[in-house]
Amino acid sequence: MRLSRFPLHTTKETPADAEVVSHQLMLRAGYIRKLGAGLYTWLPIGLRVLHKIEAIIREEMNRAGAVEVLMPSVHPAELWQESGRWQQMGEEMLRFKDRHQNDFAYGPTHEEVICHHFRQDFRSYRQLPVNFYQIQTKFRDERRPRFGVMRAREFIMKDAYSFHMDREDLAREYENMRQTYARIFTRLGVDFRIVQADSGNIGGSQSEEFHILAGSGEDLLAVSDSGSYAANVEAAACLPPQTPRPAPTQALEKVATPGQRTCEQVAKFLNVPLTGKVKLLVVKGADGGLVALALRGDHQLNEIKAAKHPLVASPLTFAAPEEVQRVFGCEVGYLGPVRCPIPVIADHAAAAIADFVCGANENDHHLRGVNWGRDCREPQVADLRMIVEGDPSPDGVGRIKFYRGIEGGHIFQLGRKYSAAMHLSVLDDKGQAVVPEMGCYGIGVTRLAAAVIEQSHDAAGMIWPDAIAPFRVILCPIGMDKSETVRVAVETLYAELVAAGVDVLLDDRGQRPGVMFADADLIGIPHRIVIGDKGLAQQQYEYKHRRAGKPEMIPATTAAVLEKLGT
RNA sequence: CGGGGUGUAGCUCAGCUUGGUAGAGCGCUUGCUUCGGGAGCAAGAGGUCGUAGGUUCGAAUCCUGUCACCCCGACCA
Repeated sequence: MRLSRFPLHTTKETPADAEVVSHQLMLRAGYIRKLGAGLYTWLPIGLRVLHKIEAIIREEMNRAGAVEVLMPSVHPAELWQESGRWQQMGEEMLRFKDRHQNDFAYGPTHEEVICHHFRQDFRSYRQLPVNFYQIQTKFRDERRPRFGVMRAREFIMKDAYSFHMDREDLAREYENMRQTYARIFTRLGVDFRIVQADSGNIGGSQSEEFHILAGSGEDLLAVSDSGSYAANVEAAACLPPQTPRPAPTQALEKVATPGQRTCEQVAKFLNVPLTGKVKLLVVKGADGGLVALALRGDHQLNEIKAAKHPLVASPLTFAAPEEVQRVFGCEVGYLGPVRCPIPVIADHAAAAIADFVCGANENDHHLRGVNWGRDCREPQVADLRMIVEGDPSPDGVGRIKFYRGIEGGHIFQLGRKYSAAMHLSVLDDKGQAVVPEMGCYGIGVTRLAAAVIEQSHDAAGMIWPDAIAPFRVILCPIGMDKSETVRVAVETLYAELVAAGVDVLLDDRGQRPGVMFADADLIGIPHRIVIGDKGLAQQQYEYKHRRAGKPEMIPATTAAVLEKLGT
C-alpha cells in the first residue's frame, strides 16, 4: 500500500476525552473515530488490525472443528420472550419497534437465535455434536460506555455455541475451546491468564475468562504467587481460617460512640484494629424478609457469593435505610449481631474472631468484648467476602496476589438452561427425546485490539506484534522526489516485497523524515526500512525494529529485508 | 439512574465573571527557503459560538428549556 493513496490521519495532540492509553493512541493514530457515546468507526488502518485478529480467530475456530454462520443483529422479541430474557435483560438490551409495531431487539448475544435455528434443523443424535460460531456486531446499551472500544456499546464479538448429547461431550468441547482460545491468544502475542469466573447472568456451571494482563484493566484477578490458581476476584473462593476461634477473654461492654458510623471511624475511636470489628449488612432474604450478613471490619462483601446463599434473595438487594430503622430501631451505622431481630449469616473470617466490636443496635453506641455463642447466637457460617491480597490461595498452594486484566474471552458450560427454555430436543440412539447440553464461547474482537495496545506501546505510540500489525513493514525513502537513486531503489524494493506477499506500506507522501518516523512509530508498524542516498552509496538500507533503540545497517537487497522480517 | 462538568474553526482550547464588529495553537491552501526525528518566513481559506426560547438598543457572554458529550458515583453502613 502506498501511503499517498491510503487515508491516514494522525495527530500530535491527545484528544481530551480519552483516558486510557489505547483509546488515546487509537484516536491519535487514526485507527478509530467516535460517532457517538460508545460508537466507533474503524478507519482503514484500524480495520486492517481488526481483520487480522478475525483471520486468526477464524483459522483457529475452523481448525477446532467449529463452523461459521452469520445471524442477524436484529432479533424478533418473541424469541427473547420465549427464553424469559425479554423481561430479565433490562435496559442493557436496545429495543425498538418496526413499522408494524412489532417488538425487536438489537442482539446483545445470540443464544436464543442459535437455539431457534438448531431446533429447525436438528433432530438426531447423529447430527451432534456441533459448534456454530460467528463474528458479528453486538449492541449492549452499557450504563456508562468508556475507554473507547474497550467498553463500547456497539462492538464486534466472536461468539460460538455448541450442542451436545451429554455433559461429558460438552466438557470435551469446552476443553477443546479452552485450548483453541489459548492458541488464539498466544498467536495474538499477548500476555494472558485463564481465570475461574462467575458465569453471571448468562448462567451455567463451569466458566473461565481469558484476561489480557494490563494495569488499566477493569477486572481484578486473584492469582496464586506460587501455584496455578487464578480467578476473577468475583469468583475467588476464600478458605476458612486455619486456626480455631480463640476463647473469650473480655466481658461484654456497651460504649458510647457518638457519630461513629463506619468501621474505620469506630475502630479508630475505640483504638481497636479494623480486624477486630464485625459489621452487619442487611439484605433481602429469599423468603421476602431481611437477612443480616456479618463481615470482619476490614473485609468487603462479595455480592455474587451472597446472592448464591440459599437464605438470600437473588439478585442481591440491600435493605433501604428506612427499613433497617424500622426493624432494628437504629441507623445502619450501629448494627450488630447481639439481639439481632433477623437471621445472621457470618463470613468465615467474621465468625472466627473473639472479643470483637460491633454495633449495639442502638444509635451512637457500640459493643466491645462481644463473643459468638456467649453474647449472641452462633451464626450460620458461609463464604461471603471478597478475597484480598495475601490470603492463602483457595487451592492451598501459595498466597494470593492481585493483577488487573482486560477480559478478552469467556467460555461457559451452559448446560440446558437455554436448550430447555427454547424447547430443543433431539432423539438419542434409543429413540428417546433428549434436551441437548450447550456451551458458549465468546471473544471480544474489537476489545482485543485495544487490549493489545494497552499491553504493547511506548511514549511514541503503538507497538504491534507481527501477527496483527496493520502492515508488517514500512518503507521510508529519504528525499524520494529529489533522488532518482532513492526512488528507483525504494520502488524496486516495494514491488519485490509486494510480490513476496509481505504487507508493506510505502511512505511516498514526500514528507520530511521526522514526520515519516513519527507516524511510523505512532501507528506501530513493527519493521521499518529507511532508504537514503547515504546508505545506498554503501549498498545499504537502514533497518529498525519498532522495539529496538537504534537502527542497524543491512545489505540493500530484498533478501536481506525478508530475512529481517523472518519470512 | 444520582451528582458534577463541557458544547466556540477539521483538532486542542481561550474569550463568558464585568453584554458592544469572533480569537490562538495545530491542521489545511499558495509561494519561497529548508530536507535523517512532527521545519522557517510570507500570504490565505475556514465558525448562523449545540439547539429553542427569553431579557436587552445590542447576547458566544445573562436567564429558562432542551439535546449531545465527558467525568465521578451507583454494595461495603
